[in-house]
Amino acid sequence: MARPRTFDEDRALDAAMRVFWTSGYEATSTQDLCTATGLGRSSIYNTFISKRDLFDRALRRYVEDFSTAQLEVIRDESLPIRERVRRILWTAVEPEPEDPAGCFVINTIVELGPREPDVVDLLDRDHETKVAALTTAIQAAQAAGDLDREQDPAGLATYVFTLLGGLRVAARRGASPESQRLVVEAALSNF
Amino acid sequence: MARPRTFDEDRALDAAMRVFWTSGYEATSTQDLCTATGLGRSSIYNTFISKRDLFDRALRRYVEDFSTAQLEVIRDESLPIRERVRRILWTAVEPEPEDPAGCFVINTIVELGPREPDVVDLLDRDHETKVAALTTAIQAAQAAGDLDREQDPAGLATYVFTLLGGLRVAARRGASPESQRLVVEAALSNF
DNA sequence: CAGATTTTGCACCGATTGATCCAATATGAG
DNA sequence: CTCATATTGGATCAATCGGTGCAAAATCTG
Repeated sequence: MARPRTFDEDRALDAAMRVFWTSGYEATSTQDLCTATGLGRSSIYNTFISKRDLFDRALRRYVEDFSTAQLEVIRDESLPIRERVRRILWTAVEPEPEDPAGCFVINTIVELGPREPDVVDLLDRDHETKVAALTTAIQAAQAAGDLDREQDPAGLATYVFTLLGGLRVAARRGASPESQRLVVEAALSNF
Repeated sequence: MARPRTFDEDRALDAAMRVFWTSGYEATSTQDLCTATGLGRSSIYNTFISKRDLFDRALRRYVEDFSTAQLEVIRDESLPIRERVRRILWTAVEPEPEDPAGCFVINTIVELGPREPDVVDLLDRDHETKVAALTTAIQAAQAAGDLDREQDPAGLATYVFTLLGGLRVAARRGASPESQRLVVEAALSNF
């Protein structure tokens, strides 16, 4: 029927995601996106509507991938709650070597938070989902006697993700894995 | 001897700092800086060498102001260690209402971390100074029997500042003071 | 006042920005 | 093979970027 594409849309989206993840929205030029994806301008604008739209798709993809993995850990009832929390935090201690430093979500909150309410809404909903899931898991652990009942479950859950954000900022600054490990160690006193 | 300035350099620097703090380096245009400071382009480039130089001065000013205040709290031996840590963290729960959301240092680490080693060096040195001071305070508290001796002092100190970073990211996302308070509450279990 | 000196406002610079247009190309349907 | 259709590369767009040049304005010294 017509000329077929010579590239894989998913791979292009992945490459674009990594550029945004590394450099942020503003500092990434359309030329950078062309170079990273190996596509020409026409192909990019033909496939994705605009730089902004490509960014949104890349961010959504990142959020879905990471949140799915995190929710799996949070809801894994075969693990004690302390171990689940440890695994959540550990991703910041030993990140995938081929991944850019830090966290795309944290970077985006910091860069676009004050002036892009739509983006913040998306990230907020995702954040709420994970906090709710961890809150539920904590409550179950408390009911089972695996965890101190004095602590507020929602507060404790938010605390975990807040610290995770801090760990990811630290990773962006180049904090050593050993330093990160000590922080996780200290944080786990609550569990 | 010559025509005098019609503006206050310090006030201009402060106004520029708040724009960078709010929008970041890349998203701030020289026009934004003119508008915020009330100066013309010539005055800005005559007083500060470049956009980048103005940013560096603004960042250094911010770091000095905030670190001075934090070190004062950390070294205040009239307060129990738990109270000192609480005050450090509390700045993220109840920030000055007229200040932009979040923390200029965190924003800068996230935005420029991977590609501006000089900036990271500056922020790293400042970070190390504060961690060292808090480590010393924690060791003293342990020696005095005010704090559990099992915890690693440096790890605990880094933990506090890591969590503070997370709180400031959350503030940029618009986290409620109540939610932030619960996080601080949970974090203080270690003290 | 006169002259030296600095600041100020404004026009302007080349480079780069995100985005568009169009002709050449490549394919599947008939 | 031919036509319809979609993709591709490259030229090009107006707008904006950070930064500069210059002449008018304003002040202090003498």
